[in-house]
Amino acid sequence: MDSALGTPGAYLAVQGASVDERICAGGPAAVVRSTPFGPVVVVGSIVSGRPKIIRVLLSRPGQSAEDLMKRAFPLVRSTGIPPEIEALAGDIQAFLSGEDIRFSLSMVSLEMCPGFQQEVLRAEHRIPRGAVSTYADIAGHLGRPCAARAVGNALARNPFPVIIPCHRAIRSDGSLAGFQGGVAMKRRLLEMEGIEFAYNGNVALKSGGVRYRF
DNA sequence: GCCATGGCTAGTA
DNA sequence: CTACTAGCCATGG
Repeated sequence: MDSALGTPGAYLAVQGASVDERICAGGPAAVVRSTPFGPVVVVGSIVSGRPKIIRVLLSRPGQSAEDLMKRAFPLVRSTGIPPEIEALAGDIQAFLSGEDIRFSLSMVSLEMCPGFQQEVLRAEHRIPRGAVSTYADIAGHLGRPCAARAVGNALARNPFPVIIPCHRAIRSDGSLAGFQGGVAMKRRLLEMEGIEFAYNGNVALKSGGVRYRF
């Protein structure tokens, strides 16, 4: 184990370094893109020798993605962005502009997540555009029928919003719950995908095949 | 291990 | 329809 200063491993010793930052000890790099929903930040790093996405940050009414980035990755750089990261940032930008883009998990560093959360995120990833699922349905699909709340928790901590479409998870009664970019953004995203809303503001789960069956 | 914290829910009033 | 409750459960400190 190399412990000399200046090596990637040295990051591990940085006092006060966040968990995210230690995980990206290879040296995180971030790219900012403007979108109809405000600036979005994609943070990448070299993981096991390959460029990977370690975080996607969304802006929300009270707080910009850049602020979040500076708080979570104080040592992040904005130079030497791997082309793969740039490309994915472009895809996210396009998706938020309304394009029908399907994201691959190949660039995502899922290993950094705890086991259960990985399962939740993989399940979530399967939900196609224009469909939604329920926290309870996802829990059931994973063989934990009573873990709906834990599913919500796992999605609340989703490090890769948009790439893993956690906006497609809603409550059993059709209401929207939360979203890293704010509930208003969640609703707009679902509307872009053609989801219909009832007058009470809930997704009309009864109608059509909007409810995804695993 | 204990405790608090949530993007939850089905049940009850 | 709304309001509140008592269970539920993976994470992180």
